[in-house]
Amino acid sequence: MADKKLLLIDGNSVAFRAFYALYRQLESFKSPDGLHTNAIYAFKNMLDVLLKDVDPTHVLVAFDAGKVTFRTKMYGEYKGGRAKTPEELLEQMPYIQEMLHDLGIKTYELKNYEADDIIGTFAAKGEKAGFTTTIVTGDRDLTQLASDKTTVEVTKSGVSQLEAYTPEHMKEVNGVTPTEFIDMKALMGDNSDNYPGVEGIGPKTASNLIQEYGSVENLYDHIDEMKKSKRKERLIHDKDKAFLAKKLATIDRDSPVTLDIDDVKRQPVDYEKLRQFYEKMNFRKFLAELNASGAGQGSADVEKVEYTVLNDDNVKDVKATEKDTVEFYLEMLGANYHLAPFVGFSLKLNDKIYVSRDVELLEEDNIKHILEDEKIKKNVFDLKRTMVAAHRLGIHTHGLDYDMLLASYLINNENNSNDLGEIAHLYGDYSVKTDLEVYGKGKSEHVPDDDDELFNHLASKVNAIEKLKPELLKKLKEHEQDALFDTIEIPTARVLARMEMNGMKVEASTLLQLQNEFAIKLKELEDKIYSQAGEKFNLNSPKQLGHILFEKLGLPVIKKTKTGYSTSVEVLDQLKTQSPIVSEILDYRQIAKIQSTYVKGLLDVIQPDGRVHTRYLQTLTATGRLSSVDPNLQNIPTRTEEGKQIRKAFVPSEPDGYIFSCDYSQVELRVLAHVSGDQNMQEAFKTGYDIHSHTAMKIFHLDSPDQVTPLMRRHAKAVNFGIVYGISDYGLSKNLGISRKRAQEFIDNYFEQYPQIKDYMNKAVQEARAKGYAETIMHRRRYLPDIHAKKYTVRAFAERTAINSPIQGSAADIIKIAMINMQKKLDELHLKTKMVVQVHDELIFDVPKDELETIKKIVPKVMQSAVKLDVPLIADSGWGHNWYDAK
DNA sequence: CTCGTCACG
DNA sequence: ACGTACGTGACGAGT
Repeated sequence: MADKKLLLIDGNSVAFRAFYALYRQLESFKSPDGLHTNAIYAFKNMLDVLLKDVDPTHVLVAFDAGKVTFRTKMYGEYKGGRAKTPEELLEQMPYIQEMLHDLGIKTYELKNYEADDIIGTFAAKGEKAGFTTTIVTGDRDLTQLASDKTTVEVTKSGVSQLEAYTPEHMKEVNGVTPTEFIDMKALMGDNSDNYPGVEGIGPKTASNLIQEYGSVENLYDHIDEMKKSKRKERLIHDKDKAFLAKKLATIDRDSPVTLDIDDVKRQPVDYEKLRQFYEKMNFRKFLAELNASGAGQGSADVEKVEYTVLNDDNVKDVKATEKDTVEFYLEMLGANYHLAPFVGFSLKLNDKIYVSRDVELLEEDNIKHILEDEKIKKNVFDLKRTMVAAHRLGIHTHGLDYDMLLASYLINNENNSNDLGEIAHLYGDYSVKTDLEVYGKGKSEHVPDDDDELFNHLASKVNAIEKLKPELLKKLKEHEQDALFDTIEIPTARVLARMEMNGMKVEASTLLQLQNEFAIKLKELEDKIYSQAGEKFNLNSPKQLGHILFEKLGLPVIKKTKTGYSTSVEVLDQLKTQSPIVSEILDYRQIAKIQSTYVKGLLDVIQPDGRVHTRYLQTLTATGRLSSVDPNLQNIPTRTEEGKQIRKAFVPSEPDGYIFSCDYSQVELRVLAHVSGDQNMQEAFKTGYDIHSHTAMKIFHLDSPDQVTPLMRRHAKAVNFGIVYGISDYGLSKNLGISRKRAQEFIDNYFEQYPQIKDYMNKAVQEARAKGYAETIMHRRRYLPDIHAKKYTVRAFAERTAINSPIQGSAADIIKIAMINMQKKLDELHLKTKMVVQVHDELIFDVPKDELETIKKIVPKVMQSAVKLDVPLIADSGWGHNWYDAK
């Protein structure tokens, strides 16, 4: 006999929270009939969690019956002035009730009473009958019901997090017992329910008074003994209000409900009706869960997967031939696969799944052979992660030629999840859970002790990789992305894995020396700034800095942020002339940034091998670029001299070796010249002009490059950049500090001189409107649903994106091809040189001394011939004994 | 965990 | 009359 457990839910308040938890998806959650369904969906999700955690025998969801209650009769203003419940939520309420009914859960409302009173009454009934009770609500009022038998769970930040109010927790939060909480409210009133208490008494004072006197009644019995004070006067003056507030705050625990506790016992689920309901609402996820559970068998557990647990004895039996295809998944806990602890693995072969926690089994000859033999093809999820992790076990993987993560990223990169479960769900496969569900997150992230739970998860992963492969490949084909997948992304993943594993050597001694130098400079600047400000403050706090500059020193406010004064470079630059403190703050900021992010930051991530091993995120950006984390090697300073010093710490692995750098010249503008077919711009590139000077000549109507002044070139350069970003007169004027009118003139002249660029921009927007996405030269897609938005700002943003994405994305395609060809060349020539870093349009190499001459010849050649465009691709090289000197 | 800020292409 | 440049990641402060 199960324990008697009662779950009481405040239906209105939880529905309200559910509605706002998915408010941003309001318009995407719609039934075929046009009904909003976000609150229904989120309510069900939350209910599932509760049913699982609480595992109740009895459940009741209470609703408010209407506006008029005994409280409004007592006090007309009760809950007055509240914002109306949105229509989009109201329309969902009956359906939530319908769903609960299908789920075998009782709902109840009672005329003249609030849901709170129904819950209070049932909680009392439950305590009497020996139930353990859990109350769920979004409203703190109900916490007065907490007792040793009754816990009140209050939703916080959305609906996923609950704060459990036990009497102990209540004491911690409010300093009083649950019953005393009513008295506290009597004194302080309740703003959200719109009734006052005693004027001038807030939560702190109320709590202290009740802790001293125990109750409102007792307080007023002893009010004469209180020494004369403003507070005493107010207490006496508002006595009636306090007693009224107490009545309003008290939940009726004996309301005339017509149900008994046995009436709220959980009933069997009506699967047929529930299925119809989910279909009506278009809840694919819940439908799939119904199907997976075999609908009607009672339990809603995720499908059981058959698997064999491998150990030292049976591991030898696993055999594969060249005809076999294998699914393989290697699990680690945490994102950083260079260091993350191993959890286990799963391997699917000939319809059998093998699992184990013991990753050393992978090093057994027969398994190792399967993973290393090029001819035995492996399907994985996250090729790069798998390859790097296997390498830690001494396994040199080959034949990994399908990656579910990469495929799903190419098909649609709107969702940038890296979770196998989440991605499977996108394709309607709910047989695999998310890592979040199995491992948790943050502090409570852990591997389940239960073997079956873990092995089921790992087994369901290889299953999903196999099951969804045909569908994903079909989609790639439909998108004309098979070549992008097979000849660019998969090979790029392999190249990146090698770059990451190799890492780049960073000299801690150089950084430590810089740290000392910067610390001295920072101290000097700090002292100067404090003396001018007349006080010490935290220079790193924009809030405190804003206070000093704009209130204490009275400098003019140029720009505000959501939270206060803006103190950005843009603002401070304009204030430089007003006070010498401003320039010093700018200097401080610049050095502090370098010190914290680069000097300290890099020192923290140098591994015992003296190198940093970044991770390139290949499935993150909207455009197809890579990003780099832990550490980010794509934003090492280069623009200021102090910042550049950081690059001196990046050195070749051999003391007399070289860092070799090669970057594309104007790759994005060349792509633009190519895709637009603009004759004038193509001509400029073909002739080998400096493109910015050429543009200056054109837009300023000059006859010869000699007439171009540095200022003109700077302006022209900004226009060129602006074009790539989807220009506006405003943006350009702000960037150059010129008038909007002047900026517009530049733009007009530009389009006059490069007419096909303008055609391209129009065409890019039109195409995105027609197809719903923008595309690169290699068919990489970016979906742009906002291109049809009603709001000008939202739509305009999508339009600029439609212009920029094919340019930025095609440039990303090009350098990926160059990297693949480059790695191939290094291998073919058996060079020891390593490719170590990619920064969007440049590649960095770690070169042994005797290979420098070869590298100088081949790297630019390979980069320049990566693709054939209508304009030449040019790459410039530099080298030196560290990254700083490789310019 | 979000914001402001600033490093890069 | 609107309100804007494109793509990223890391830090310290402050809630």
